[in-house]
Amino acid sequence: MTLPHPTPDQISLPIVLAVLGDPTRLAIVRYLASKEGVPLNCSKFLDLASKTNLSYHLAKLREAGVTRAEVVGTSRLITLRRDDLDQRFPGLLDSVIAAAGTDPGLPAVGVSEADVPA
Amino acid sequence: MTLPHPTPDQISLPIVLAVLGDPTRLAIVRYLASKEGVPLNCSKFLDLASKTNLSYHLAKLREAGVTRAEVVGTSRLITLRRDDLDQRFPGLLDSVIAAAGTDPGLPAVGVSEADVPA
DNA sequence: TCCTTAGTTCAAAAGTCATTGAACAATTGG
DNA sequence: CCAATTGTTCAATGACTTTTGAACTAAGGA
Repeated sequence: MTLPHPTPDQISLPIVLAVLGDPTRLAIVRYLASKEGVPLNCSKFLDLASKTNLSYHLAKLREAGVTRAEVVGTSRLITLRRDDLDQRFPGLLDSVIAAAGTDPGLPAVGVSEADVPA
Repeated sequence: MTLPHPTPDQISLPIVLAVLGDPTRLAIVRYLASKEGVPLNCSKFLDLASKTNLSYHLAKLREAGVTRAEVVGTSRLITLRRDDLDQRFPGLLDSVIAAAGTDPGLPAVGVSEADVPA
């Protein structure tokens, strides 16, 4: 079973902006960006929202074309669609992520025990 | 009478993104950017929405810190807060405006009779 | 002063969005 | 097979957003 994703040319700027305008989703994207290249499953975001609510926000991000979700067993591995976003809207993702890093109103991007080597 | 504007450090990234995520407001910002430096009054945007609705959207833009509104007589002269936005979120406004220009789902930025020399 | 122009405010209607708990499906390990 | 894990779907709810028309204010010109 594969999940529906928009093709690159179906990605719409207002929708991407609106989707990134929600603090929970912006935090998800920041976390993905901080671990770029590493596919993360949903449980990595459980400190940001409840499981049900996460399902909702991750679907929004996927449907907007911001993230990609691959089904592997009972997990969904989530990645940023950086390649597609950069091609479609050059510089946008980078400036959003950089801006989030300097906005004192936003929490620091999550550092969990998984970041700390054993 | 002066209208309330957030100070630069009060400008919040999620709010700016959410505000730009509305197609009408994005169109207003694109139009302002296409005439940068020229203060525009509200009537310049009447092809985008009704007068009442425009008042609502322009207030949202102003309260988010995206635009500045100066009261001059019965007019409000609207400008982009490019300086403040660029300092707070470098590159963001430019990439949004550039992205809007390449999104085929968005209309071309308005060209009115004021653009055509007599 | 009277009228026009520019824009706001208000209340209502309609729509969309975020959040929740309960129930469900699918895969994996014992 | 049984149970645990991972995540979705559903319906409900509350909250916020967008849009509208009618009424309003404030300034400027005749």
